[in-house]
Amino acid sequence: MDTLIKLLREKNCKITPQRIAIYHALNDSKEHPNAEAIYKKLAPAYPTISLATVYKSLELFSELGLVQVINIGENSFRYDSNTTSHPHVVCNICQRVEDLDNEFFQHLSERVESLCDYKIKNQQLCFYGTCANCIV
Amino acid sequence: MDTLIKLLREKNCKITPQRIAIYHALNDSKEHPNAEAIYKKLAPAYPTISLATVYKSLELFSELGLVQVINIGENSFRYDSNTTSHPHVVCNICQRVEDLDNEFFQHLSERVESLCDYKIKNQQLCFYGTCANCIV
DNA sequence: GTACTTGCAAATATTTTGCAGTTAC
DNA sequence: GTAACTGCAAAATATTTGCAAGTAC
Repeated sequence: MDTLIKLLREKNCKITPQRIAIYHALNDSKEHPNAEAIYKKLAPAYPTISLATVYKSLELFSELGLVQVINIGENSFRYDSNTTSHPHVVCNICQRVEDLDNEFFQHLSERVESLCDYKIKNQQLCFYGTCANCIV
Repeated sequence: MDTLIKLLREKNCKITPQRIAIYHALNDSKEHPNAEAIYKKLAPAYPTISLATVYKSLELFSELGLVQVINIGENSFRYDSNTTSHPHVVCNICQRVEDLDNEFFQHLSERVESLCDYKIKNQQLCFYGTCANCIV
């Protein structure tokens, strides 16, 4: 919450109602929304907000390490205010995206490094299937 | 190679020079090219080929299970004629994408299923870091 | 011969950019 | 007061679609 305010202040970025609204919209959501979805969610309360501002704010948040960008193979990017490295599970039917928290997956990069000559910095793990609601 | 011909014939799809060229361009490459890159690679030898044809062919190949679509967090899709489930390693500096083949990663989906209520069908594992050439 | 395919051009979708006006501080 | 930010419109980028002409079989 106030991580945002603190970090914006530290980095000499202006604290604007738009940035606060965009960050809160993302942080309050478990849906891993894309820019368009955040924009539509805010439109009723912020009728003059623009999609460009949403994009610009999300890019800033991403640079500040406040959000992570995820791509589940759609043609748009989704955002997650949980910036820890964690796998995502995607339902092929309802497109729901859920977080998976497990320390087990944190150590995969070590195994990757033992298999190739890369120095691994981060990872994106995405599992696709059918969620409990969509299994008939 | 002739998997393509055989499969197109089986599915009553026409065997055209464009489809053959596009599949071979992908299959001969280790670069995990996107549609644009394949198009540019073919342009000298096939001056009248169109980008739309490249997209349509790649979509067909993907439906036929001849190629897999991968997304490494760019704003375009890349293609891989290796259709087995395998992790990719991406160099953050030179954007090189390499395959990693190791049975260990095949069994992650079982662990995911034990952690959530999804029936997992496939997975996309992407590790980001610095390749041997780019480590100075 | 005919159904499928190609290639063009136009449409659509997503994201970025330029810039004039506005706002945080 | 000023540098940063917003919101609009236009541009850039990636992908899809409609359709007339061409091609595989």
